[in-house]
Amino acid sequence: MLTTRPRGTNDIIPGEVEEWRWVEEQFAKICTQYGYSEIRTPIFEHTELFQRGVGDTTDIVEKEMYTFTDRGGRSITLRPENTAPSVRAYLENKFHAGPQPVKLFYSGPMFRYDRPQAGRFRQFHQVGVEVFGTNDPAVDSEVIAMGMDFYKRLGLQNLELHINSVGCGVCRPVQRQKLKEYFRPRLGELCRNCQSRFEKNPLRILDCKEQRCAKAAQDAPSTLDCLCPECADHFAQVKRHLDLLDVAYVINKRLVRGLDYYTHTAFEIMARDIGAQSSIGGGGRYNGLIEILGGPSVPGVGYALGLERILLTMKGQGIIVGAPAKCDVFVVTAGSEVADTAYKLLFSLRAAGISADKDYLGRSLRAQMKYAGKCGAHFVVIIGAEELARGTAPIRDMNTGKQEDIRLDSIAAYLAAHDIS
RNA sequence: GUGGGUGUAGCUCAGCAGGCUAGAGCACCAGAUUGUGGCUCUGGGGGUCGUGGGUUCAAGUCCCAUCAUCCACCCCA
Repeated sequence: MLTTRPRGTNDIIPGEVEEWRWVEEQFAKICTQYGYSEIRTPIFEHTELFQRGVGDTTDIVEKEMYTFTDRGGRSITLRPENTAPSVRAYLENKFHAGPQPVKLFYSGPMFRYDRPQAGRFRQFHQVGVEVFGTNDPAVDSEVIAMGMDFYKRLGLQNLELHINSVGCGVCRPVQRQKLKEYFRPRLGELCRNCQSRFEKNPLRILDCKEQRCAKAAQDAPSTLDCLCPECADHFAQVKRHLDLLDVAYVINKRLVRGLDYYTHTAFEIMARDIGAQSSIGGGGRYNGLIEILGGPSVPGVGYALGLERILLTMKGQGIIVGAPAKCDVFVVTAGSEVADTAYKLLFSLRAAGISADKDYLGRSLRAQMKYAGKCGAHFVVIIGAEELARGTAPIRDMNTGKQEDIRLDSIAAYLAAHDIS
């Protein structure tokens, strides 16, 4: 137990972390270009935030939350997603009183208690954006297009964008009514789960993968059939803007999404060949959420993308991000009498902005060279008694094997000039 | 929460129908003119065979339990 990590968690170790950083950097970069600012919210929040924000009937709240009571008797939950916390921060920091819209992005760990499998973990990582304060369908489209642009920049291919509209407060009750009318005579055909959904949230029956439910739902009125004129127009505008940007999409009437707060636009991006959990990102509009959480009536739209699944897809598509060398310059010593000189030289290299290292195991010169090679060092500086006496030292280019004798006091300048970063 | 697969060295695995001090490749460390890496050669360290019970003269090998892990369902990223 002492040497095994908790179930569903991962160590991101050297060799992997470089890829993570690269992806995260690409995300930060694209967000900045699209006019989004980073926000960092706590990893845990009051449990109530998720109960109210995500919705009591969702799987996340019903069975997947990491909830505990802290020493002050408060119920605390490790965030299972970051939209509700973003809304909370938006309100708490009075962003609604400032210039609108507010465009935020985030990146960080999320937690859901679930059985791990390919592409699913208890601690996983999401990057995402949220836009508050505008109901412009062009923003729904911006958010979607930006996500697709991000995947494209990572080099991902063969992704499928599914979009749908789940309606608003006006058409939802109509939908609900129609769905109940449709399913009432078919109740017996549904799985037990869906039978309870019938009362609580008939919309979710459409999302069920159970074969008999899918069959029973075959001719169910889709959310698209029930949209009010306003929602229908909104959806049409979203599609039109995606068309303007040549973003390909599939209209998926079955796409409902498991979180309660979505209204209007819902979308999900699927990747093949990463196992059963094929969704690598998803999001939508949530115009009622801010009010639900006690704020003014402010519309919002956003998405979250799963880093583990993105990385898994990249791996599956053979996209490799080269890990940088551990150090550029390795200082090799021959004989203990030069240890102090070498030690000082090492630090002078670092002070000059060069990534440098040396042996700390008292290894032979040969072994030091071997190690330097394994570290991927571009240059090796060799110092021994002769060099000390001479005042110069050979600098070996590990790629070409060529060596040059350089004066000890100008080694840093020589290496810096070689632009080895 | 449900179902199935797997657990032998750091990694990938072998170990046939239970029988001698548990193996290979790779990795790691050291050496091959005691001042020069990558290739090659030689040698070396390292395993409570996931854990706990049971069957047996004898268990890595069979049985049970447990834990971990992987995959799938549910749901989602």
